[in-house]
Amino acid sequence: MPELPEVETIRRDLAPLVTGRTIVDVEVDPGTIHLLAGVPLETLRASLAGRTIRSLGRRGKYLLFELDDGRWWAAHLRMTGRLVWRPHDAPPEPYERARVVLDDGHDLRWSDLRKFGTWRVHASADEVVGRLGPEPIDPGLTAAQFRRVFEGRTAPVKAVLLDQRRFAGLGNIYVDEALFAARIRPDTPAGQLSRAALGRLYRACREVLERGIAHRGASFRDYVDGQGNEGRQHMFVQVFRRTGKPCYACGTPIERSIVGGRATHYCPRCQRPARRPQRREARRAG
DNA sequence: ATATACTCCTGCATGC
DNA sequence: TGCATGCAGGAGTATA
Repeated sequence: MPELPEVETIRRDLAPLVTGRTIVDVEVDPGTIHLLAGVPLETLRASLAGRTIRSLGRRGKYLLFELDDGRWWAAHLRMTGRLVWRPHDAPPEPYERARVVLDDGHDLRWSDLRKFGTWRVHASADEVVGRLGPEPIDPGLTAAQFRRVFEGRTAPVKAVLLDQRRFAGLGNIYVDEALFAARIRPDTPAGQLSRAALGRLYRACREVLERGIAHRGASFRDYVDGQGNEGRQHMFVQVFRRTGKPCYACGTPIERSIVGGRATHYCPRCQRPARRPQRREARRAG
């Protein structure tokens, strides 16, 4: 399940390998319909073949290949996507669905067991990422801006964190980890969180994402980096998929529930429910 | 507008 | 043992 730290690890791995390389050809398994979202393969090939990759960026969970004609090839790994760099004559990857042939004898190999991943070429990067919220790790994101996103919302705080229009890059793993680090129950209505709780959450989101990057991502099942190697972050998770196991902080068994339609893991002792709707003085808009 | 349900697809764990 | 069921959870779309 590639989230921001996993996609960022892939970006860092691949950027030096693909920058300045020219795309020779594109091959896509005809059964992989989802990938091109209705765009004919020939259209995609015409967009990519002959183009030189200027840079490789990332926004939220999107990989953004900047092409030499000013356009952008956006790739989203969704749940089981992988993108690895391989010699052209290497055997196919497991569940390989597509490949991009480069001019130096290497390919970018696209694997995707469940075929949810998407590729698309856009005239501007904003077409892809314009609707995304700020990234929690953005140094320019202030605590006040962070808090404002939760104001007045009745949805569970977890659902707000997962909504890419609110914040970009968090997925199920890092949301559960951040809420544990902030000692917040995931089903707490977002608008009921105290200023102090939101301060903890602001710091926790940054910390868990930074730690995920430092550990080169979490490989619970499908994720591998740009070389095909697993990350290490799954060895350090506090609550995600630890149902029934003792909390590292207090020993209480970790519980599992469904919040916002997703499997959710939390410590019932460290993450106490909101006491009751907190009555706060009406605050003058600033 | 917001919040929720459903859908895409496949492998694997579970339970009868 | 075999087979059915449901779970995994990104995000676009549909619906209340």
